Amino acid sequence: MRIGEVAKRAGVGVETVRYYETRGLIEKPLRPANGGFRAYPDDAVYRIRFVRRAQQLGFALGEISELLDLETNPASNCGDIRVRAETKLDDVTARIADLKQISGALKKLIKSCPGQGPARKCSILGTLRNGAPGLMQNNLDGERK
Amino acid sequence: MRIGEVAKRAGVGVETVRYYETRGLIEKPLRPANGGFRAYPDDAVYRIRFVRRAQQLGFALGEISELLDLETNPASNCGDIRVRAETKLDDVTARIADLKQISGALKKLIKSCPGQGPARKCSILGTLRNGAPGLMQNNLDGERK
DNA sequence: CTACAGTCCGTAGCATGATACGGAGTCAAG
DNA sequence: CTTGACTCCGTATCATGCTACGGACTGTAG
Repeated sequence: MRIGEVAKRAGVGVETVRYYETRGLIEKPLRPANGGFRAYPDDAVYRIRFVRRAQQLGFALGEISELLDLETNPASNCGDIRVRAETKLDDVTARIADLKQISGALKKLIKSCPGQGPARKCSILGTLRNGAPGLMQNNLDGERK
Repeated sequence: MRIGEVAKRAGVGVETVRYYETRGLIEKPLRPANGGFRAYPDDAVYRIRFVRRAQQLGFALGEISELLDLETNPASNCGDIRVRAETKLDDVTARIADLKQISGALKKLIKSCPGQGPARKCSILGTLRNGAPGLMQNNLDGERK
């Protein structure tokens, strides 16, 4: 199978296949000695699909690389995989919490805004200028590093 | 006020101030003709704080730039601001939905995984290899572009 | 035999939001 | 008058996941 065929079957672009090769996600077949085109095994297609599914679960390519290593290595065990999934879940959960906090703040701001009149008097801008509850005040008030 | 002072008061690094200048978020004061240091008005500090607060609400620097323009322009009105906040809220809401769907899929996978035994038989890897409900099948099965 | 599509490979670019570096200039204290 | 901290400015780097480009080569259909 040549690269274009692999790409089509896996549902990605040719450049993506090449990129995954450099990232070590799929094996890079050597060019034949006589200098023709490289031949890919079916495995390449499977691995690319694996990558795409893992991406949909929020895994980054580096993490997916580890997952693939675990899959390949006969000594690895199921627990290793589960731990990674759990860690990712914690990750996603934290991101959801962050976004919910943002969402809450935005809603409050939108509710407080009359929606008309000059922008200078807009309560949203006012909050952005002066700060307000709902916005974390982290270290906005000086002393950095 | 010199750049270091601005940075300290705004709670960011000097390089960040310089970066915001190039992004047009704050005005870049000209260097005096005699070649000394640039002098910043208090306004620079306020604007940087504005930027940081807006970032906390999920706005990107490009969007914040528009917000600042609206704030400056006396012709702009409150509705413009609110629309932007609403758009951002929709945005955030959509991202939360995405993440929840991911979270749900991860939870299901974790539950299905025995947590022991060889990785090759892990149900999580199995799903990643073969696909499963909970994962969108977008265009994983061919025909791209 | 000649198009023409597809491949090869290195390198560069996009978007995002910074952060770092290096060499020269400047300012204030001691 | 020297030292040390700060500033100036352009450019480069980081991380992430691709996408694009250019010039040369290869394979296949007609």
